[in-house]
Amino acid sequence: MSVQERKERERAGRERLILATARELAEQQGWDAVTTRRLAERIEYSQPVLYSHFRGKREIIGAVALEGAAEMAAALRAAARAADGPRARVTALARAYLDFAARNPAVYDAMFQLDGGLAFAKEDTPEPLKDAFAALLESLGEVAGDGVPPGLFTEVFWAALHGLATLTRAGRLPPEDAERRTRLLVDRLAMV
Amino acid sequence: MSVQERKERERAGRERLILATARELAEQQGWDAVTTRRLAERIEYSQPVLYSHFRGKREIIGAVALEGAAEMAAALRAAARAADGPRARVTALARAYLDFAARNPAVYDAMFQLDGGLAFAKEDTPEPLKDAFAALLESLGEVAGDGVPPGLFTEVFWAALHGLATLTRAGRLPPEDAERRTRLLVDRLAMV
DNA sequence: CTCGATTGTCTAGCAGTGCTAGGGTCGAAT
DNA sequence: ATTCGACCCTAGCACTGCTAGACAATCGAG
Repeated sequence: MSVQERKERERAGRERLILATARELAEQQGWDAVTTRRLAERIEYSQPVLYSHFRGKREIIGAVALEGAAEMAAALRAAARAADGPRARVTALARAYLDFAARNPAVYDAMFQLDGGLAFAKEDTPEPLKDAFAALLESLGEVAGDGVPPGLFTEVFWAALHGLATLTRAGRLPPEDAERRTRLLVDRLAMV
Repeated sequence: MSVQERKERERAGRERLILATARELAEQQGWDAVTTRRLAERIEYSQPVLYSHFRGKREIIGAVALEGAAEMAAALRAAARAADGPRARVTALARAYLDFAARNPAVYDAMFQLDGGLAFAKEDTPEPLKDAFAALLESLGEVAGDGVPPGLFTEVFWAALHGLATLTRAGRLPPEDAERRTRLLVDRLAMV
């Protein structure tokens, strides 16, 4: 028994190593630099080993995305918890979201920009993704305003944050005005 | 003289053919399907011919993006012109933007999602891109609200539209609520 | 009208990609 | 001690973007 358990532990450890390495490489040089050969070399195994853990590169991206979703959900809840009052909570939430995207561009790409083979807005959406949306909903629901479904409001607010995050990082928006844009967004969208 | 002019005309025509073919292929099967071989085969030339017109695939994407930007600017202006009053103009603008993104997903990707090697928010930003932003600014500037710079307001509104467009198309947002989300966005952001 | 030169195009090939088939090796169970 | 099976690696496939060099067609000069 114990030998089998040891093997499973080692396997799980190697899987974590793969994901951590892929993520590190992606953050350093972008996802284009994450090739199966390079990744295999860094973990000091041959390429086929990757395919005994994941169906392919897409699934590796998807796994990193799920990791990221869990982290983001935690970051959002922490920021919301540290703020007093609905309005301050929303501001903190928005800053935390944009901050996460800016600090973890590769992970953010894995979550929303690249094809990680993940389902969305469906029954079989992975739990971490639903939970990240839930983390937004918790703070945004209370400022949706009368007659506006919290879910709908959260979708719109989320879309705005996503747009700011991607356009800023792609160099489409000047970075220096980020804070003013955030304040404008919160001022207008959040009903006190 | 005339022979040289004829050659230039033919060259320009072939360049248009390349772009139209690339765009068509991308809309039909996605940009991943636009390989230099397939593209060359469709225009009935060999691959190196592509490189006598463009530096590489990236530049082809960039050229399609510029085409798209010009079309989008025209569509936005047409929609704004057909509406009466600032508020109706903004609503029409938002619908036109999202409609363009939904109807021309590959072109929209070329403009904002893929790397077309284009500069943004800088001095050397290509004219069509600046003009598309200007088309937004024309209608959005009048509803920015007191004390809010029109440019900043336009950036935020644009980011929100971009977020809605990309998340909807990626299956992250349920398509059936698109109109309600648009109305909510306009209601909150536009100062009458 | 002929003959170099220039222009244009194609064939063939390079290095790199994601992914997989097959053979060996090494450890575990009998 | 021996068999067996899990594990991993080498080698290779079909594809990618891109380019060098050979070849043919066209042009301008004599």
